[in-house]
Amino acid sequence: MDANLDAILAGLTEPQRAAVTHIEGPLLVLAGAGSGKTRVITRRVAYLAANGIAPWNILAVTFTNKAAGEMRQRTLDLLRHLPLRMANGVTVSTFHSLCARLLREFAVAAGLSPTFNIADTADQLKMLKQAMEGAGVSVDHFPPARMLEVISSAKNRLQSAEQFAQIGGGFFEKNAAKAYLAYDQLMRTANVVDFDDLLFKTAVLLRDNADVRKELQERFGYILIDEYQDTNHAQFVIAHMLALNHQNICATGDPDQSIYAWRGANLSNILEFEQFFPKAKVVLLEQNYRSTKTILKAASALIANNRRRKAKTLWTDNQTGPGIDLITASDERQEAAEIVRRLKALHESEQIGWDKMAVFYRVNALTRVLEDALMKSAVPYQIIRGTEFYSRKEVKDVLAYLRLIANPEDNVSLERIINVPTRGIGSTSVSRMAAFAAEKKISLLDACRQAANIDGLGKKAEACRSFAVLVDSWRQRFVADVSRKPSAEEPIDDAIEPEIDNGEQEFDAAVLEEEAFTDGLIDTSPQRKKQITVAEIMETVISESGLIGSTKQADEEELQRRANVLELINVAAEFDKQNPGGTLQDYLTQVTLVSDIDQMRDESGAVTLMTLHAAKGLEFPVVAIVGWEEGLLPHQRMMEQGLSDNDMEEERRLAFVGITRAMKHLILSGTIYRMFMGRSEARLASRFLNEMPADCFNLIDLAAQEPAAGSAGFRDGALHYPRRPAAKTAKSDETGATKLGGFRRGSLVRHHTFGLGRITELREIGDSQIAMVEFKSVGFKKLVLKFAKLETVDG
DNA sequence: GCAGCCTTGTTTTTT
DNA sequence: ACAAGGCTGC
Repeated sequence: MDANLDAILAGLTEPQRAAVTHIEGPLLVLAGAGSGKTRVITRRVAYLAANGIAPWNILAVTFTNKAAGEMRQRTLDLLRHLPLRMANGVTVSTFHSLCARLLREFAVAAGLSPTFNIADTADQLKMLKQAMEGAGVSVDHFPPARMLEVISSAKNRLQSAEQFAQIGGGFFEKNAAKAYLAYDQLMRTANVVDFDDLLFKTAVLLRDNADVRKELQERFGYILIDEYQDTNHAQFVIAHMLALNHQNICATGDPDQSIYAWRGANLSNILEFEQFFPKAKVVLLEQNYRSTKTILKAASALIANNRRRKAKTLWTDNQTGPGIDLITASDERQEAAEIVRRLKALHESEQIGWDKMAVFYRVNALTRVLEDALMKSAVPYQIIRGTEFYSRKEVKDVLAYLRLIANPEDNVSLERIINVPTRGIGSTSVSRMAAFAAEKKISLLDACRQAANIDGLGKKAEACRSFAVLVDSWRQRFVADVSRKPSAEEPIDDAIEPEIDNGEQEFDAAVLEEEAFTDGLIDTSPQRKKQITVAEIMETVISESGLIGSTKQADEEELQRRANVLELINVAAEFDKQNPGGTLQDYLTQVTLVSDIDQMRDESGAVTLMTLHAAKGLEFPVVAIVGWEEGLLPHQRMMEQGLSDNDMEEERRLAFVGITRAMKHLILSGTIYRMFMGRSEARLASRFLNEMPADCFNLIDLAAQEPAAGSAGFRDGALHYPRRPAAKTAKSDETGATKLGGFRRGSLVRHHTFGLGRITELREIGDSQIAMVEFKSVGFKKLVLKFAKLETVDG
């Protein structure tokens, strides 16, 4: 045992060691960027197990499935001395996966049927629209997406539809309450929960059901929660309910890296941890092992501008390293080309592999130009945009079939595919059946089964009935086993297994399987072995439903769709391999809860492109971040409705997270003009650039040769703020001007809807006189003087 | 019931 | 610029 303890504690610094060896009682680890946090967590889990704590009493919650998989693997490596089935007993999971598991296990207590499906964002929107129409809430007057935000934040606060309705409020709130109630009703009848419900219902279950709470408190006697700065209220309640008695909770995180306030994350959870757990030990990890001194200096200077934080001083023993490249490009094409050129140069001169490089951006819309540039230069790349595949029509269709099979109440899935491929059952027939179903309080599938009894269906009744026969025959063949629930003794294990991609890990997996089998952990009874796999189910459904191989001409798009369906089958086969005995339901849960980052491959041999949000927790020797402009980073939305300090600080943290991913080379860039929804717009340098010391940067101005009228964007090499926008034009047929139509550049004006603003640019395009105005309320607007009716304001 | 055209919004970020 | 959803005409 001692030898193992030595190995577990080897190479730890004093504070790291303190965090690892703290066993009983609350612990808060404030871990600066790159301070070895993951290392501390995995060592700590191993240390707990090595000190005689049963692995199945340990729960580690991470932010993504990818992080969970990596942590599980690293923990297994550290626990080699234990029989594998024991080491494997540690529950490592995301909040959402954990909640899905718990809600299935305690479905009855949570007021659910265990076969519930999980709605993704698209399903949510669809159901909400349907609910609003049913409840007489105008979809035009109340944008469903906005309503969804309101409902989501209510669930985060643990407010049920009824409670929300009771609170009352103005016109908007009353309609929101109606929408929430109707939406909730629709979800219940379809036996579907959304992402927020997973947390909401688990939190309420733990809060209100003492038996369940007690059982889970005993099961999870030691809890670790990573990325604690990004937990919302519901997650906070779940953590507290579990830790209430034993207080063995270890929260790790960094307030400076909190970037999810917009989806309900509450920074107070981590800032006030010691108030909730007065006996908490607090460990500060301030030494950075990741970045050069230069990168760290810039990052520290930037984040020092935030007021709402716990003061923390990052330092490093690493080298000073090269300066940060700051590129000013004239437009986004030039920006992308220059980034690619520099990545290529590093690849060639320093032999840095492509997969050691990443490009980050604030919004997904910026990927297209980057893709073009990478393709043109034949640089391999992967884009982390995982849900895109699953949001394709053909993929959603296949999944809708599977979801209906797993949960016959799922009316939304049924509606999606009842006429795909066409069976002559149009919206008229569906609404007839829906009315019938509502009246009899049965599911739509039931209505199909009884189609012969429904008035007005006419000869469509037979089509409906045979659809039900088709679904029932699948259910008969595939679902008998699905209804078999795992026994309570089986440890909960997150659905995603570590990737097997090298010999060593393969060996581990083999041992794991052998151990598991001999111990009866995985049921090897003949019935079980014969169980049909998810991939087989999928193939059967695709062929018997007629989804593929229809009469359609196989044009290029059709071929692509078929390829996507085949890819889906491959993914399912991979699932079957990784999860022996995994059910259809397990599969559906997993694909719904995948995050985009989960599908990132580390050894891809490709440059990785992702959003700043997705970059959290990662590191790369070379990082480029594009779009350092006002309106993009910080994002426009922060400035639109009365600039809130909190919002601005979150944008700054986002920039901080991006910068601190870089180990050695960091490239930042921005443009003077950028195409935005088809229009070329003048840009200003991000204020964040001015918050970092100028001596950290190498300034590269690619737009310098253009005739400048005034200091534009990133111009002057200096990092001044505030700056004037580009007051010159790139195109020869446009003429910039300082005076036009009685207005001057720089003068203060008033607009009847936008209010007060300052003219930043004047020009003539054809017959129109155009002014670019920066408004206090809405930011930059391009206005035609003839129509805008601007008034000059004196002073 | 369906295909094709035209309108509309879309650009935050994600489980 | 581009995609998706709605509407119109078969």
